[in-house]
Amino acid sequence: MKSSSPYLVGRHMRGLWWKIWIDSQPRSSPRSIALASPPAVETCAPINMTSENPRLRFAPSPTGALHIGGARTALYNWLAARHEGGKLVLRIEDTDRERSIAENVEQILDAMRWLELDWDEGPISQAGRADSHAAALGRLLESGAAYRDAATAKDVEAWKAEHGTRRGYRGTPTEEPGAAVRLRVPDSGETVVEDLIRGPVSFPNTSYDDFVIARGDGTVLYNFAVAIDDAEMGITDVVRGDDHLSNTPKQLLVLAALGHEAPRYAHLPLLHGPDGKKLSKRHGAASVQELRDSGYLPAAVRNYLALLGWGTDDDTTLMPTEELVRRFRVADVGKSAAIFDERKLRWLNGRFMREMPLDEYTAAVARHLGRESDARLRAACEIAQEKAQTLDEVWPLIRFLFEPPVDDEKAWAKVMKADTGALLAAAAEALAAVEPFDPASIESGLAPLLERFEIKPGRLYQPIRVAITGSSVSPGIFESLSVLGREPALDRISTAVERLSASSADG
RNA sequence: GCCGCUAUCGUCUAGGGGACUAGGACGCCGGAUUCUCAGUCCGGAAACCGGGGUUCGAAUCCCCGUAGCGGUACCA
Repeated sequence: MKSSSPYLVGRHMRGLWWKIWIDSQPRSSPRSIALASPPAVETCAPINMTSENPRLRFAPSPTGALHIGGARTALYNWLAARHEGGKLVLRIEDTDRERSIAENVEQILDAMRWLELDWDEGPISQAGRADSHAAALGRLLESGAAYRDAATAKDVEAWKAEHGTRRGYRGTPTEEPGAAVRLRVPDSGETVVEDLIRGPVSFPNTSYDDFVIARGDGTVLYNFAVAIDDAEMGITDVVRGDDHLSNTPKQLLVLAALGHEAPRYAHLPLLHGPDGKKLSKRHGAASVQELRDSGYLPAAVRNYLALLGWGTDDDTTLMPTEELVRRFRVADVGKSAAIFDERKLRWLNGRFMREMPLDEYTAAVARHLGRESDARLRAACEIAQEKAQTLDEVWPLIRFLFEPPVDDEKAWAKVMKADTGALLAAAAEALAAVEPFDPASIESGLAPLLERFEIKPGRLYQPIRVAITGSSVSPGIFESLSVLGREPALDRISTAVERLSASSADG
């Protein structure tokens, strides 16, 4: 953060986080009651940012699975809360009754748990707070800060056609009980969002409509509910996506009308898809579940997501979660949108996989494969650990230890030449004598064949590999033979020799 | 349309008036490690959106463009 900014001292300044400037010129219409004598500058008391009790919230709407953008927002909130020793509240923004689906809530919770992002309170249903919302709505109606207006969307459009496009819609109060409720927005002045990441951002009040805060039936809308909930739940820091920045003044206006203190705000740059557009489900944006199913590790995903929009001064890239918690500061987050790049996640994931203790690694593989975490799997994991970048890549490498060799024509054709039968037969003979049947002994048992046949190692090892795995790709050949075991290995080699001689007889 | 945000290698970023011949990471290319693949190690190519201004000096500050994105719902 530029130290030149008067608003941001250091990289995580604390101080006045918002203020609303409203010209003292009241509007001529009766609507000005609520703002009859607004101060020229209305400012909340500075919040002491060293305050011991920061409260953050992650507030997803259950209109779909949690995608990586939402996951990053959740992570940043979690990191900020843990870094500050504060509380994280999980709130489900389900005031849109048609698009909010119960099973999506479970999906979101499931995703949070998998990411190992725990929360201290909630999940709280926003819709479940309808009574509080209704009470606040009543107060605003009472004070005149809000009013009923019978205008439909079409009416608003017509009004705008008449009054020009630069002006926000101003309605006409009505007593009609079924009419929607709108908040009065000042006709002058501007509302300033003191954003922790961007500094002060000001919006002319005239650019906002008297926006609807409650439907005709009394149920409330997002920008109203969110302001009330944040205030009543004692949220001190709102960390959310950039797509909310333009709506923040509306929430500030609601807060001001209600006499509530506003939280601090930090708007994160959006995550874009490869096409540069805002990430959404119709993007096929990777959901957290998809990441899990693809074999990524939660810790790697956290590390990667943290780096999307945030970096360290010293270029550190690989960070265990504790380090993320220690170093992360919301104010250090960058301002521009980032694009999700799975290749870097793969690399990062590979690093985490290789650095895991074997038992942990085996457990992760077992979970991913839905298998028993037994001694054999552990042995398999041991020889495959350094080769896989994702959990998904492990099985193809160790499959031969649990199932018969795969049938890979190409691999066979490539290494099983006419004269390899003799080679394999000699290898089998050598292997039968190896004692103990461990990688080092196997290697020294096989080595003399290289000289005897005057061949390069590949000429011998690749046929053995194909014989025991069916594939031309596997962990190290000595390790593979050892874990497979002498008898199965000899069986497979002799089967290959038979097949070889049968085909040469044919041909 | 209106309001707002953003702009450094393909991607994620560092840098915040002189330390910039612009650093790191992924990816890419080449080499090494010669049992495959992967991994690892070494090397390489690769960027300050454009134009003005301020200044002795601008990637950095200001303005104007341009582009991208977001908001503008009785969605969240």
